[in-house]
Amino acid sequence: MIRATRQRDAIRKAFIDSGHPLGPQELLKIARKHVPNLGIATVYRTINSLVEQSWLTPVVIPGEAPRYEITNPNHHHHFRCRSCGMVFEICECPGNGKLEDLLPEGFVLESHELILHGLCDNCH
Amino acid sequence: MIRATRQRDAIRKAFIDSGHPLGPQELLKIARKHVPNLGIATVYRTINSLVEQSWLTPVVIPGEAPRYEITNPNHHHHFRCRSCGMVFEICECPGNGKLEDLLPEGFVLESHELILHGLCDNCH
DNA sequence: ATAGATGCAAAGGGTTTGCACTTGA
DNA sequence: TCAAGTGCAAACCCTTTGCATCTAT
Repeated sequence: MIRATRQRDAIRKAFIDSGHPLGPQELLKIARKHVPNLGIATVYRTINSLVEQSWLTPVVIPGEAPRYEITNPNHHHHFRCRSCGMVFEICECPGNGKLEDLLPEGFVLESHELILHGLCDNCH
Repeated sequence: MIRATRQRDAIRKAFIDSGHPLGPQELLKIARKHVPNLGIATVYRTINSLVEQSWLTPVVIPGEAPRYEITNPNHHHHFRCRSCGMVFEICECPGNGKLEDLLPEGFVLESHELILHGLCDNCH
């Protein structure tokens, strides 16, 4: 990731414009509007670089292909709409304190992931 | 899943004996002790059938290969130890009620998944 | 000019499928 | 007996890699 290229600009722009997590194929489709013969290998290479430099963070919904979002350093979770499949960021969090009560004796809680499922505002 | 076969017995037995979620490869290794020339295709076909008939439930830890556990109809979550990699069942739950407060206006909460990370009793 | 970046196609890794053979009922 | 079930290998899908070409600096 030393040089600026049209491909990388298009990929970063897709994330900035979309406002929600994107997977490799969806990303390819969007970025090709700006760079028509963009290759999927470049998409994967760029995603991996951007994750490595913490510009992107993987968002994994169990049972689905991984998506990526622009890194938000604030602790947050995700909500997936079962109707449109879109994933949204949820800023609030129940907090590690309360979750610690769930653990058996002798277990140490370090972090947690919470994924909410339901219907979004649009699909409701 | 109409007939009883040695292969299926070995696969079910592996789950009953292990007491923690298993992935296809780990399962193949264990079940081959009873049925040496068991094929991986049979493992996948049997897992898929057992999931379909709700005898097994997938357990997905983001970033890891899917595992399966004997279906426990009680709502529960999972804890993954970062030291030994083992996944444990957590019976307690913060409850859908409190989680509803996290959602933006207009969103409807239907279910949730919670994955806790840290150190288990043994590794602490 | 030249090393980094790209696109294509081939190679990987995990899962599924087609097909002839085997086996449980 | 004979359809369900199995093992093997090929096919698939998604992701990574090798390599010749292109391009930002």
